[in-house]
Amino acid sequence: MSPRTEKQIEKLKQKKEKLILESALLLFSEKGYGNTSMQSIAIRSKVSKGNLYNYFEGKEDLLEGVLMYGLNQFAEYFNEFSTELFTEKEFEIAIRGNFEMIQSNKKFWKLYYNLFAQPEVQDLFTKIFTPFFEQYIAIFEMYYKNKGDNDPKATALLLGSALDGVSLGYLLMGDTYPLNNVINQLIEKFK
Amino acid sequence: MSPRTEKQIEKLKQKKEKLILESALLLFSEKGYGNTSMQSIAIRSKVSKGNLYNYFEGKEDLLEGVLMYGLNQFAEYFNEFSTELFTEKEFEIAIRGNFEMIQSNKKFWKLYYNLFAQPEVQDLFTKIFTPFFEQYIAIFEMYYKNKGDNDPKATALLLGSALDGVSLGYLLMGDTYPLNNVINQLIEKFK
Amino acid sequence: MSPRTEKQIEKLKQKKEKLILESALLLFSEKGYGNTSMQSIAIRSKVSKGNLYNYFEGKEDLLEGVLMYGLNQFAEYFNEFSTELFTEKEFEIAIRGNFEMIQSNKKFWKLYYNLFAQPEVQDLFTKIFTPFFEQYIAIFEMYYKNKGDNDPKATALLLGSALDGVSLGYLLMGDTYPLNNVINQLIEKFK
Amino acid sequence: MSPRTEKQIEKLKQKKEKLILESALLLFSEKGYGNTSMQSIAIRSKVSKGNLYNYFEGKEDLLEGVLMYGLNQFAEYFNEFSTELFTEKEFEIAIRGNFEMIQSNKKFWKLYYNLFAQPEVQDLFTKIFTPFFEQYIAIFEMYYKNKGDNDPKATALLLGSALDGVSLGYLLMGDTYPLNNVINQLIEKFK
DNA sequence: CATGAATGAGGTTTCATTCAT
DNA sequence: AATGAATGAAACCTCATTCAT
Repeated sequence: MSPRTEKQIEKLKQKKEKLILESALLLFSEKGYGNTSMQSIAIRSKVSKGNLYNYFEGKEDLLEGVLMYGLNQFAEYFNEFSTELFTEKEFEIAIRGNFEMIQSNKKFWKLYYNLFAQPEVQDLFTKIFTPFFEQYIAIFEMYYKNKGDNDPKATALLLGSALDGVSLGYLLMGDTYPLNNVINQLIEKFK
Repeated sequence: MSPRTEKQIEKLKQKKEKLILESALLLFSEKGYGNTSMQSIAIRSKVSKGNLYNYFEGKEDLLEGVLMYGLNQFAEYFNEFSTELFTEKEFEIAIRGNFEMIQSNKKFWKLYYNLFAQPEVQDLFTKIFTPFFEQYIAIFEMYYKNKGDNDPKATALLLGSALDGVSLGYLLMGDTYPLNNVINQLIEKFK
Repeated sequence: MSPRTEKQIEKLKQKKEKLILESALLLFSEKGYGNTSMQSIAIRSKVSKGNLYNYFEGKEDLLEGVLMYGLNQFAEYFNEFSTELFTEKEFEIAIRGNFEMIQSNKKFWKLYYNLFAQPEVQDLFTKIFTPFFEQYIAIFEMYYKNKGDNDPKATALLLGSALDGVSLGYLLMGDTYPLNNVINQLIEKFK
Repeated sequence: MSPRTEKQIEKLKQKKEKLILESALLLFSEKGYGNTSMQSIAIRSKVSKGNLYNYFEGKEDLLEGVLMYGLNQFAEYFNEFSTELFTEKEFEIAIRGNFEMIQSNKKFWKLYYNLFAQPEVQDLFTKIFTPFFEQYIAIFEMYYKNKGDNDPKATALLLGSALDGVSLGYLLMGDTYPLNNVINQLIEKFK
């Protein structure tokens, strides 16, 4: 019961929690949320089924955990990004950064696009990702406004949608998709 | 046994099959494929659970039926589209046509994007939609080649992905999404 | 409605009934009674599912039909057999005849042994086959009595059981089972 | 967590597994494999339907469990039997032992003969029982060889088949079947 | 006699979640 | 915190049988 022990327990808990989250991410992403059983997550995390519920209240809560955990990994990127963009160079860096982020954790983003249009978890999804999406759009809108675009909001939305589309295509088609070439064209057209 | 009676029966059967397909489309699109039970489709079609299986061999076969049924509705559009594009005007018409098609049957396209990244039914999905997708890309690629684009294939893929992204955004966000404005900007940038 | 037409109808009916019976025998024998659906019998007989019920009242009635139909094919044999046996030569002929009968319609006898120990249809089975079995035993009992056997009834039962066992083994193992050799030994021991 | 508790749990689990196996044996044997529902097994074992699947992977796996469980009860007999037979006295003991074994667990052997000719589960059946059957035959073959029989293999197969036939008759007819008398005659003829 | 759509009970199996230990 | 047995609802699907045509 000494503070030290408590810390250790906390650490262990975090370690186990992390393990669960990573197992869940892997399975959700590979087999889909609906087709992943709590059982299989338990097995992969080497945690008992019952104990899973000491860490997460239920399957949906676990999904939320997975999404938050995934997002945290990109916190740094998002922080940097949250500054304004003024030059085309900065724009290009932001776009390329976006795809590096996706490439660096395909599993997470595959899950993201897997959930994108899932009515089952739409509320949760919206709750978590809407802020990010709106932040993105706002920054791009400002960028196009500064450039004198005739409809900055629509252009920003178009860009955001194009980024989604390209990411989705890349994640689904894998290396058949000539990602770098497509990015180059995208930057050319949208900068 | 008269031809008339047979025809009537055939019609009735088609009518019921159509009813089932439409119920299934609605439910799949609203609740997702995995979260729609055969039971609920039966109830909505006013058909007994067992009788469903006289029309479709199983749930996945029913999904295939729904997708084919949906696609057939756009046969005309696809046929027109399959000609080559030469002028910017033709390009614009094609793009606007694409979105009219989507707006004319949102349920179907919502289901489309719902299945897009579903591992569960990926094989079926790929089987059905890959031909269309490739045809699209090929036509756009030719268009950009004619225009002297430096990487026509990448540009065509970018366009295809952008169309996906915009459609997805529109279908998910509903009327919050300023579709027409976005389309205008898209045509401006990609024509 | 002329007698001629009626006869033709009767013939057609018999033809179709025969067809159904033979399809049913084949399927029951190959897949088992419980695992054969009325549907599959209908398809194989090229008769509609509904029409099946114009010929037989239900599945069990159809089974009864199959069994009676099969037995009728052996009527001649049974009639001959129903005379008494006096000499060892007659005994041998009877035994060999028994196995020729089995070899001449393996499907039927496979079904027979398939149903032998099926609680599901035991009543029907008993109803149909008990008379034959008892007749068999009675004749053999008389045979052994004439020979001065110390317990003719038990010997007759032993013989009957041995015949069952050999038939069963042969039908299950197929040509791996050296039927003729086994019959020779059986005749040697039991004559 | 003490060893004692674990053992108790293990014991309880075994007890429940045993309970399920025995319920299943009873029902399979009384109503046939195909006509016994998992539901009914669950009810009889006082276990929930779902929990059944914590003990056995499915219905066929449960059947396999039942067969193995039944066979294990005769392990001792089989072990003794696996020695060679030299004298007629040993032969007689073996035969009588065989029937004692059958009488001591009629349910199991009824199931055995129930499955004997069931196409549905033939593979499983063959997998489990073929070794025993072949061992039997081999030992009898050696016995007859030693006795100078003119076709020891056929005689051994005949004996094996006769044993099957007698067992089957006894199990189906119950006490109407004068088992002991028949056995006496069998020993007389085959020793 | 003939058709096959229709029914609805019942079958096996899966699964998120709970709870006694 | 940890276990995994236990639950029970719900899923997909099959099938003998009926019945309007």
